[in-house]
Amino acid sequence: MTKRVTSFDVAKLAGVSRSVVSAVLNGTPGIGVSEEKREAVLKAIQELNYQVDAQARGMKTGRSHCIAAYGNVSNPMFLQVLEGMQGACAAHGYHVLLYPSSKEPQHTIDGLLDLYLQRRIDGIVALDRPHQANEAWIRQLVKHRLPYVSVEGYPHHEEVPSVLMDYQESIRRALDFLWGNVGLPPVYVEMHHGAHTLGWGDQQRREAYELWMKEHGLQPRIAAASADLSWEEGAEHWKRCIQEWGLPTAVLTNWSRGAVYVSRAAQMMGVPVGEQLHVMAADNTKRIHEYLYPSITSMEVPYREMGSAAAERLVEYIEGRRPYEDKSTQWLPAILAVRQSVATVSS
Amino acid sequence: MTKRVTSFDVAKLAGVSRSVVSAVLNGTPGIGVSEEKREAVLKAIQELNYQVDAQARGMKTGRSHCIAAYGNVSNPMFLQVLEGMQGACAAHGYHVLLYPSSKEPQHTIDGLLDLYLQRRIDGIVALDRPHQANEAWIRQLVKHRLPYVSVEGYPHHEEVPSVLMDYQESIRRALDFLWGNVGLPPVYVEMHHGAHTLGWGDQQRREAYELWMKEHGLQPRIAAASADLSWEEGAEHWKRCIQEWGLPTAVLTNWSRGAVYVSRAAQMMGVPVGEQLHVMAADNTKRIHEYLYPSITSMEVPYREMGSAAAERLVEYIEGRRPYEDKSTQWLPAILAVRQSVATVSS
DNA sequence: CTGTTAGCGCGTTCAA
DNA sequence: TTGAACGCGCTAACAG
Repeated sequence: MTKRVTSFDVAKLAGVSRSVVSAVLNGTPGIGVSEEKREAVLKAIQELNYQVDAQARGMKTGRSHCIAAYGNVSNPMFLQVLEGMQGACAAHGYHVLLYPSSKEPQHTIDGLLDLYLQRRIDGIVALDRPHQANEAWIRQLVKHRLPYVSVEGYPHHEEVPSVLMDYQESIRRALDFLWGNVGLPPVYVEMHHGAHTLGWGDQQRREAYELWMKEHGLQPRIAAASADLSWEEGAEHWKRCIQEWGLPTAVLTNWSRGAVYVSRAAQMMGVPVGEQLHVMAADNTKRIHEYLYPSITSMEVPYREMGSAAAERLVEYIEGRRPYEDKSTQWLPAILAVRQSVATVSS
Repeated sequence: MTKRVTSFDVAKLAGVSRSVVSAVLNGTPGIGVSEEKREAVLKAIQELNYQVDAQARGMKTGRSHCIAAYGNVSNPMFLQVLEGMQGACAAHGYHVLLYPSSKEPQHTIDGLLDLYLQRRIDGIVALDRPHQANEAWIRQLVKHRLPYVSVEGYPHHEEVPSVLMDYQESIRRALDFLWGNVGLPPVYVEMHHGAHTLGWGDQQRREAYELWMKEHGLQPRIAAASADLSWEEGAEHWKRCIQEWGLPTAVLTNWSRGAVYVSRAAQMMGVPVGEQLHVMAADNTKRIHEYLYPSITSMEVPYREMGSAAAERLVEYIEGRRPYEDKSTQWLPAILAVRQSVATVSS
């Protein structure tokens, strides 16, 4: 066990005072350092393998160079966002601290604020909307001027900067792709839960579909379907739909499950998916499309890019390069993943 | 923007010295605090919403109360482990810092050691074996007495404590389940890559299969198969196998993919999976079994439990409750996930 | 222009 | 129960 190396040791070995060591490391303006001394310091640092004590530095500067990732740890998508955050943070010398959203008492949303008050983190990227607390929580944020960016959070909110997927654009891209490759007017399959209430994103999608069809002089065809059917009911339902649509047909579904169901029903009927029936999903929340057969072409939510953009932006707030008052929303396009369920024209 | 609240403020409001504030918070032995002073302090803390500055505390105590999770951020399994770590850490007042394993220069394995030298972390849970560096890396660990626990890492290694799945036990449990429910002698499907080299875990599995069959007076039947076949080749191969085995049959596969292939081939032949052909996987690395139809019964690698056990153990090292010299390996059983691809007897 | 000294930040801990 | 020192790095003020 080697004892800790401090700036004092480095200074002694290099024959300078500790302030010079600090100046060399941080390029402090106001403290000039001659070339030879600078090199002596660098050499001593190398030799002793000196590492600045992060706690001591943080205490002085008031920055921990850590940001919290607040989210649902059992959601696989979360990992994508983390990956993106990680990349952006590393590029700026920040670290990512995990803070799961859960109902357990040790992980309340106030605990997250405490982390900031304890100076353990410099800001937060949230990948989950704080449930209950909502407005009260947001007031806390603003009161403490806590740097905060939400992923997939609050579109158009006055007080919370967000990074979101551009749902409309993603539908347009999907339709362009389908139309360009198979040249058939796409049917829109709209899955929903229970009482037929659409989320904000699904409303956007539907609007975009209707507009796109209009622009192309095509008649919209929308097949709404509950996601709560049993396997048997579902299978029957989708077989009937396929017969109704006729063949060949192109289909775009709002949720990933829709594409799976349609594809499966087609297979049971002996209809070759990717030839007579072209299926595409507007998202891939279960991340299973590539493992299915045939694998399903889809628009992928750009989680990694969203995480990266959010972290990037958070660092701007922290380092004062972006004013705290800028709460604008940032929109990212979905990513087209070409797979087997749609025939492609060879260029 | 409220100014930071320090222990000084609390002391003043409570009419005591700062050391008393500290003693109340930490229960310092050797500093007695009368009941009324203690309450005055607590009240002042509440009132001012005082939070200890983590950096200042850490600087003094030499502990950051952070542990690093080193792993491959693009591996979905990683998230499970994180979830487990998170739970155990929270229970002991620790935080989880993410450190991805990657080839990028900002995330070398030495960077991980530096984190420790900088006192940013108190220890490491590794979910990925540091590639190249191996022996050199382990020497570094030992040299600095860095608390370190590996998940799925180095079975039986002298210098690195590990948490692993008990492969043999998982096979036994799977076979017990199959045998108990369908009463057919299970065929073992052994997938492998290229040159037919089995990993350590797969060797364990095979041994366990052979032994179990012997103990039950059954003739082992092993079908080895390359995972590198094309879809068409694979389909042909598995159809032939199913014909060869005859019906009804029970099948246990070492990898999750094997079960998917067999199941798919059966469906193409019109053989009802879960009735005439019972399929089970010994792992579920792609985590898609529950989304397939029929969903596939499998033994699930207990990633969450492994993460939890690893973190728990790391904290023991850090807090000196377990000697650094204890490098023993810890084995965890796989978890049986009953799904549709195997018929179950109703109790 | 180069470099030093002294004091600070904040909580912990030991001697009194 | 408390005052004072300490841990480690940063930086304003100051001197060569």
